[in-house]
Amino acid sequence: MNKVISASQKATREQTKEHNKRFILKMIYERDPISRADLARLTKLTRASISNVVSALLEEDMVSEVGLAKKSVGKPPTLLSFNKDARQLITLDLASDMFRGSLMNLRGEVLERVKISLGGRRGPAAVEQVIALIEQLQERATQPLLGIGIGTPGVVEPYQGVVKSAINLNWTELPLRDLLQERFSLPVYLANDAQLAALAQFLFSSNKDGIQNLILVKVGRGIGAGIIFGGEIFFGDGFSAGEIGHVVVDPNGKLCTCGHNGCLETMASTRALAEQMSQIAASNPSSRLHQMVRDGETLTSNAILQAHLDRDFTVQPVIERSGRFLGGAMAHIVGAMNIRHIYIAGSMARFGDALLEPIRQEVFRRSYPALINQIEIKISELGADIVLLGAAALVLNFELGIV
Amino acid sequence: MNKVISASQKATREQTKEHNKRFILKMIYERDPISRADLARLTKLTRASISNVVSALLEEDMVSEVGLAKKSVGKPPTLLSFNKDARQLITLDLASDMFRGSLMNLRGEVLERVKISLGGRRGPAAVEQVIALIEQLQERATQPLLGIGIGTPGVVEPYQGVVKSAINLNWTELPLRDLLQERFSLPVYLANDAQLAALAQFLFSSNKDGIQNLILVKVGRGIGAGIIFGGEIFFGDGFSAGEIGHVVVDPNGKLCTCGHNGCLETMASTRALAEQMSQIAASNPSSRLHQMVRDGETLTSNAILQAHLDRDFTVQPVIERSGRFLGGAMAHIVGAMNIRHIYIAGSMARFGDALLEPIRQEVFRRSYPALINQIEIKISELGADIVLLGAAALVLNFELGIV
DNA sequence: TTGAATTTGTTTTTTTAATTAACTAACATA
DNA sequence: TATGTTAGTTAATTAAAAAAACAAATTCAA
Repeated sequence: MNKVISASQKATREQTKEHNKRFILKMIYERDPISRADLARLTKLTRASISNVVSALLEEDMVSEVGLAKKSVGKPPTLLSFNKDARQLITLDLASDMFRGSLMNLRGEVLERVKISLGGRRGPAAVEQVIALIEQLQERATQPLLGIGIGTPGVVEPYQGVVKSAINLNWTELPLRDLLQERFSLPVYLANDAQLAALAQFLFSSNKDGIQNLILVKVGRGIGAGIIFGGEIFFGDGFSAGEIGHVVVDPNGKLCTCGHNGCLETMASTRALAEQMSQIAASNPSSRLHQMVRDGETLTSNAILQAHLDRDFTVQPVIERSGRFLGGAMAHIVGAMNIRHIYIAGSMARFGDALLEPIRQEVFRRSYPALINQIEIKISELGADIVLLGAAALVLNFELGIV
Repeated sequence: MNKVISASQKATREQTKEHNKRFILKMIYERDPISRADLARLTKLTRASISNVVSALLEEDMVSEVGLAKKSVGKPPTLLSFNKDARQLITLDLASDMFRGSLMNLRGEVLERVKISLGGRRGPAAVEQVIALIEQLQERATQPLLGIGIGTPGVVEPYQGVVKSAINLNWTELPLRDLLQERFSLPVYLANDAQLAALAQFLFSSNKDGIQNLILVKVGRGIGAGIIFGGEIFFGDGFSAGEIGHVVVDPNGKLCTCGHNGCLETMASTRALAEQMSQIAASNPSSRLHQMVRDGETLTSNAILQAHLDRDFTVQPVIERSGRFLGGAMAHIVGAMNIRHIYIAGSMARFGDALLEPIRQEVFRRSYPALINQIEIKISELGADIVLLGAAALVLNFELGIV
């Protein structure tokens, strides 16, 4: 994604310059604080070239000089620090019924948060909510805005910034980027929420170990995976790579709206969880959820999680069932693609080991034995902000070439 | 693969130059014959820059001036033609028991062929056969050799040119590239045979339509897939992406040497085919293969193919069975990765539609309905030379940046 | 038939970004 | 205090693309 030069284009001096500028800024971002001399050693550019680029970065206020370092002999180096508050960015997560937005600094640290409940609004009304969110955040910005990053559910064409289809929002072929770019005169980037979550995982966590490929499965109301290959989001031919919600995991399972029986989403999402728990709790007075169901309340995943944390033993088997279906769906991909790093995110991830263990077992059971001990399946540690972080990564990557 | 500049390195003028030189050569290769003026328009480089690079290419004999073109007005342009016979390359296919090699020109046209039957040789003895093949081809070369490209079975680390493991050849951690490079003083490139077949499919056929992703499943004695993502071979974390031979497709199936039951390879390879046909033919006097089996002969896939072409109706159901297992294994990957273009190659591909139809049915049956009509499953038209072509592509790509 | 217009390809000049080399600054140490 | 070392800047050099100017070969129109 950080490519300045594509293989099917001519190369120019300007691209060389741009590349090196991004490269240097990235190094400062990563090794903050660092001296010009160290940058020269690290990048293999000359000190003269580094000085030249750094002057420009100082001019743009992207970095600052923050004092001298002590070394044994010689002139002490001037330390440069990445100016994480030089710009701000707006990030949105439209994946759930509660639209969430945040104002962030250049390190993806949240400065402000806003939420708007969709309350069933769809189509253009939902777009209005997006605009309202951005306006609120824009007002609170205290620094020039670098851009807007958005994670939306459904199939997204990220190059044009078009939401091809988001069923819950009733969006089809919605040119959201152009729409917002015109409205706010800021660069706008969008991608599917699970794809962004995977990008966040890669850039804010896994990237450190030289990992270049990973799959992140986001399990919430819907189920979707984000795939990182070679350090970039893999979109697929129709931009719906990772849309595993409708993989059939049980041909005898419940009928899905998509026309198939036993889709992963009908068997393992939080909705499926709530349905199954309702039944079990209704017929099981020992369950802590029994009373709730009796009172005609719909079970939320929060309530189920709370019951689970309170050691309600009726929850575990249902989580396990979800985990096995998830693991079954993942095994094929992980095996065939030879991917070693798998992460689980989304609201379901809060169940932790209870969900993770059956996933692990099922993946291992179906994998080529020689490869099993290389597979690492983990709960993502990035929590509820993972999509916002991914959206930030998108903006930071395109605008500055960092992260 | 054609990247001169990586995101984690500084950019230099030399890289710009190298990039543009490859870019121009590639254009000449693709649009042969073409004038300097047209190249300038196509690449957006100035005529002066084009002239400069073209002089170097003429100097190296990579292109020739081949006369003038007629246009309406103005000075007639001088046509440049790619010199496909300026260099030659050696390509090897070690995937079957019959090692095959060829001498090719720069367009992947076969000039000479050699074969050596392994006759059960393994380990170092098999390496000797590789060397013998190359020596034969080297002797017949009439032009400077550009390099050696090799497709081997098993898991291959292509950056170091190490065969991590090839069970049939009893090779483990074999540094084949260094070994051959020292022996022949030529650049050597290797990769897994199915991965190379996929590369060949991409570069010599599908690339024309702007396709950037494809999966090619090679079904022969073994079963392996090659995966092209974004125009490049996707290797996976352990270089074994596409090793789908040991995906479990029937938990109640035959025990495999890998320890699992009902691996794809035990259920759908030509070996599985031969075993199943033997049984059926033995108990079925109407089969054309009945006599052969009666005589104690082992059925070859050639014999089965011949029987099939002779309208032996006992063959079709067995092929169909293989096809369904193959389709089942492919559906998950194709769906989850949103890949539209799937090719079947290998000796089993000779059964054509008899194999293709059940694969199609099974993939469609298991895929998300909205995506089905976008999926294209075809038998590769590249035939038996597909691995040799892939090996050539590897060399051409790394050495010249073309194809 | 001649000259204007057009297109190609080369040559010359200019620009730009990196490198090289030389230099100044600031420190430790002997 | 002199010397060596490292940091950072400045000036000169180099390389590659772009811009501009030009020469060559053709068509077309008067």
